[in-house]
Amino acid sequence: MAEPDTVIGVMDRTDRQLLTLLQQDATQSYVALGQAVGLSGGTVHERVRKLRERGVIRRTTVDVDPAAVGKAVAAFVLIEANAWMGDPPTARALAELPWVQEAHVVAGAASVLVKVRAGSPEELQAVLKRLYRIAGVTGTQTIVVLETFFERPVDTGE
Amino acid sequence: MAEPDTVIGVMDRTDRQLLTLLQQDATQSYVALGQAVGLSGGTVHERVRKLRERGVIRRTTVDVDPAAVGKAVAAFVLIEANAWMGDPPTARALAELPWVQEAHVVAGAASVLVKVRAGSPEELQAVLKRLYRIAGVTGTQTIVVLETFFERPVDTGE
DNA sequence: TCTGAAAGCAGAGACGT
DNA sequence: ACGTCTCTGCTTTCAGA
Repeated sequence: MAEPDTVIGVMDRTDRQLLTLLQQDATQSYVALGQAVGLSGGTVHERVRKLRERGVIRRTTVDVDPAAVGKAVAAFVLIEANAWMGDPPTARALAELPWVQEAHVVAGAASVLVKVRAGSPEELQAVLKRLYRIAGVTGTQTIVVLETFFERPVDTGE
Repeated sequence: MAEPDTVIGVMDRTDRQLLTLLQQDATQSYVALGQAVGLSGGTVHERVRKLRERGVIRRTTVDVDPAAVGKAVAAFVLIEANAWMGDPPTARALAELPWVQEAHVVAGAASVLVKVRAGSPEELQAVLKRLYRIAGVTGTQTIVVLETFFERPVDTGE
């Protein structure tokens, strides 16, 4: 049985190893990455370039401590609606709220689930108030985060 | 009234601008960042170094498409328990499951909320089965993601 | 597809303002 | 705290296996 490939393209063990290493520290040099996977720097450079090109690597970014930028409070909000909310207008309305970090259309009693980050409980309340102003929203259920155990990159299998 | 600073240290407007720019693209050179905020490359280099030192920037990483590494299915699982689950043993048990991308202790009916990524509904089911084997777990409520509108970095206010 | 080398540039830090 | 300068090292490309 062949290695299960994705729709996007060929992904061998080395590529997944590189993704894991880059997720841990994207400031590493290609030579250092090459030593870790047993390849030359030039080859690693080419592989990473292709991973970016294919969209497997979406972007290189920095992980910022939310508390340091005044977003110490996190919450998940289940949004109920009386109409279909899985369309672009809903996505846009949610994207306009900078406190909304993630938004997903979900199966179940709720229509949409959003992850919210605010500076205080009062600010969280203000965000909830604004969520109610979005077309179709009939109710919310808020789950406040008391402590975050961990938030980590997607597992690549390597 | 002075600018509200965080516990971690002084964070002025320029620092928040730099964080936003780095979240968008951490491969930019310090000179390019300097042009964007009106500073020299050397000064930006020093500011970013301090942001890393203080832990405001936790790490530089790459954003990987989950579907490309065989994790096309996402779900949020609310875990109910008959004992306090906010302790390190629970965190460790959850961290051992590579499908668990995030884990939070939450307020409300559930004790813990986890974000899970799997390759298929069957694999998701297998993960749920393993969650039940963690000490104290008495039930779960699973919210399957049908479509992700967006997942983006924390808003810095700039 | 990989290696190794050559050329251009960015990163890291010392120093002066 | 910011800018300039320098040196070191990495990135990027390409010829060749």
